[in-house]
Amino acid sequence: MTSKESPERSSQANGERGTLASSVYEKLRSDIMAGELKPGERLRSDLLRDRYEVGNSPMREALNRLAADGMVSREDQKGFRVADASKDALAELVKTRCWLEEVAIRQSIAGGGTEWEERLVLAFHRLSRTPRSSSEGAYAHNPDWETRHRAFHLALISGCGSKWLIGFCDQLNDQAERYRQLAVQKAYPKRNELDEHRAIFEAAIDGRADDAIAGLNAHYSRTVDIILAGDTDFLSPTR
Amino acid sequence: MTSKESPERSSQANGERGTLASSVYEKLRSDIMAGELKPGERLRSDLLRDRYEVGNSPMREALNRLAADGMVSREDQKGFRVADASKDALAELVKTRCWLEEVAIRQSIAGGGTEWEERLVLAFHRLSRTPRSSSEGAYAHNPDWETRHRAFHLALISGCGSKWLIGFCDQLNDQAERYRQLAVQKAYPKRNELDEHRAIFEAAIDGRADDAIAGLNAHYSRTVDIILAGDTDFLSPTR
DNA sequence: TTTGCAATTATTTTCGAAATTTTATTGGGT
DNA sequence: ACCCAATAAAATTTCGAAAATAATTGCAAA
Repeated sequence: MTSKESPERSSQANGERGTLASSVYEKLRSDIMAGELKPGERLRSDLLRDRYEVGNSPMREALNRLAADGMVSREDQKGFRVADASKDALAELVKTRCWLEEVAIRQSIAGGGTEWEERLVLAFHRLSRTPRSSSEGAYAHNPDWETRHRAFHLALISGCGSKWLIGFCDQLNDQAERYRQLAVQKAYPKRNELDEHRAIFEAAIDGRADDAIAGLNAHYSRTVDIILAGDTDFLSPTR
Repeated sequence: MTSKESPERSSQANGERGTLASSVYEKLRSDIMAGELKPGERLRSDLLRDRYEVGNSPMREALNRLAADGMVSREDQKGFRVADASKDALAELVKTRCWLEEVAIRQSIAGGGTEWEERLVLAFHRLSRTPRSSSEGAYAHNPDWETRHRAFHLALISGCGSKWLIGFCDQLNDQAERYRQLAVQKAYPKRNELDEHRAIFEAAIDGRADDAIAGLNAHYSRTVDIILAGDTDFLSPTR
């Protein structure tokens, strides 16, 4: 916890004014995902105020929201901590994600229609045009790829007809992404993600639900395997 | 919005000290579920401060948490409103609930073991010993029944092995319960809920997953039918 | 009558100090 | 060495006023 962040209010997607609370929510979320705030780390009010230059009220609002997302754990009178990360928790997260996205993809394929198809085609196209790493020699975080990757996975399930299910899958996606970001700082193994994404995309767009789900499950399992094959000292010991 | 609520800090389940924010979170949640705070109603800070006798900071913390639960909608710079309730939203909620609880029950039956069975047996037993209404002549809200009803439904899915899935189902359960409470103030039709619960319980405890799921889906559909068959002026017009 | 703008009022959000609670330290007893 | 109580220090939570923003009202121009 060394860097300083400037206090600016985020603007909403539709251009309306945001709040400091929303702005610091995004910054905290980003720092947790990137591992700048470590799993299990205490989030002391004085240190956060210094780092993010925001007072207690907006800070606590943001932390309460992050707690609801599962990014932070909250305990009355004891404050907030960055959510822990462990092998068991990763396994549980990914199996849940596979279960729920199976439901969501089946519903999307069955009832999503041309709007869903077009969202998916565009999302895949954009992802396929974006390099995984912003440098070719070594891994360098590419925020564009991360944004489009997330959008692709959301597009896959976006035709399911339930804002609840989409929201839950989105939350699980964020949690999985955190593990991926924590791990990728340790190693960036060779992987042809574009082919994996293409196979899922084509199965989905062709209406082959079983193939899409099998591809997606394999995709997620492979991610777990890669995370666990590397240096896992960012994960807490399994209880 | 006429009643006054006393500001006391809730205590945690393990006896540790709570906070005003957690206490007012529970009160707000309860009032929203019961329809004392109406769907779509603006939650003005000055009126809430008067009603709940809590200052802005704990109040906003509670509202942010309720927004994450879907009980309240939050808009930057415009504050908070009680979440809307509509026929379409009810249908979407219940279909999502059926999807997710199907997954959770299958997993519970497949891998829940004796601990799950014993939780379920106890939960069903307690529910079956609790009258739906605290008065026999007319419907009178029985908080004990509500608590045990919720516990029974949670016990059904508690062996699925995913805290995420349990949490999502819990959230959907709360949302459905809100609709039920909003509707039951209008009418309390004759219904043998105990038989419905027993059929689900016996199928689950016997390991008949398909029967348990069919029973549960029918149970939820019947609830929707009852809600929609009554006076639905508490629901906002469908857009 | 309608529209646009400025001023006023109402509401939301934030600030930073005070109050409350937790944690760490110290000293004494067994 | 371990345990307990008291105290001090650190951290969390809350308060209520000030700052910032949205909504409403009133007036003038087209």
